[in-house]
Amino acid sequence: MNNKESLTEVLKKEGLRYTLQRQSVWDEIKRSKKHRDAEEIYQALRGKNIGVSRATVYRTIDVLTKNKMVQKMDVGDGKSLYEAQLDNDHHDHMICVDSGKIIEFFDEELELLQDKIAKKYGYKVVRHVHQLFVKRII
Amino acid sequence: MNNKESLTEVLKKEGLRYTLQRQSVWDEIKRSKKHRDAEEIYQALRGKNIGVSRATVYRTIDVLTKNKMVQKMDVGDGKSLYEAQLDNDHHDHMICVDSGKIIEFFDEELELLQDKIAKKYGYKVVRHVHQLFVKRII
DNA sequence: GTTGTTGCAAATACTTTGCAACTAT
DNA sequence: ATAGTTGCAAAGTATTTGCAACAAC
Repeated sequence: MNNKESLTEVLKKEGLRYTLQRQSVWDEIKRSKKHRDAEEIYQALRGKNIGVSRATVYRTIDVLTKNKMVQKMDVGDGKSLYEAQLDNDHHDHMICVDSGKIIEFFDEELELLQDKIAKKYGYKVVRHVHQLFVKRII
Repeated sequence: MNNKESLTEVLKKEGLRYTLQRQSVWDEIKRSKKHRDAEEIYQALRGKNIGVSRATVYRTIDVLTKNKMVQKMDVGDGKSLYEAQLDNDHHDHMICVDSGKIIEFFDEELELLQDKIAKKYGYKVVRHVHQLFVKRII
């Protein structure tokens, strides 16, 4: 899937116009593989040729998350972190409590087990949040 | 473990004084088995004989969470939810996206699997956040 | 030209904090 | 008496929103 296309498609679907600001927010989120908060994304865009406001950053992230192009995550401090949700790239996060390092992981068995647990209660999983706060083994 | 004792012990350990406000916040959190936010806890205490301020509610919750008497959880809207952390009562949460109902669950296999995954990366799990957002199976 | 979008600053929502009055020891 | 605690209201932090100027169609 071409990302430029997916953005325009999503905007069309939502009845929204294609703008340079929206493209640049999406580009910026894709550009960095790190999990960043809205302010970092905003600051990264400042000083580049295309200016955006915080309001537009938040508003664009909103559309992108609604359409599963961006994943929002919460590490427990006030703010949310965002990362581009590329195709076939579901993963959970391990956060080192000492270094703050975020490690992505995926485990098929874990995914299946969650479905099994939900089913036992009469539910199906639509999404999940799974974060392991970890320490290095010496 | 007696809860009155554990509160006084914790306060002593922290070099803090025992007060009616602190006791009443802890009592109120224990009283309800539901997951509530700071405002709900504050409002529940208002209108009772012992008055407390929001500031004291937040400050007390802070001590209680630091000492694992209360567990803080985040469902993704702005606010945090709190629940008493009673002995041997670890569990994760399933949140129904339709009704908002919160179901607690515990699965030994899941716990072990998490440890195994972390170990594979050279880490050990110190705590985890695991929430399944679910829908009823019709 | 019309209607959606942007940026700004003000508003909001939750939580934290400074400080003077108060209370436990 | 002393040092910690409370309540209040102000400040802080992240995010949302109203609105006039502006840009896409």
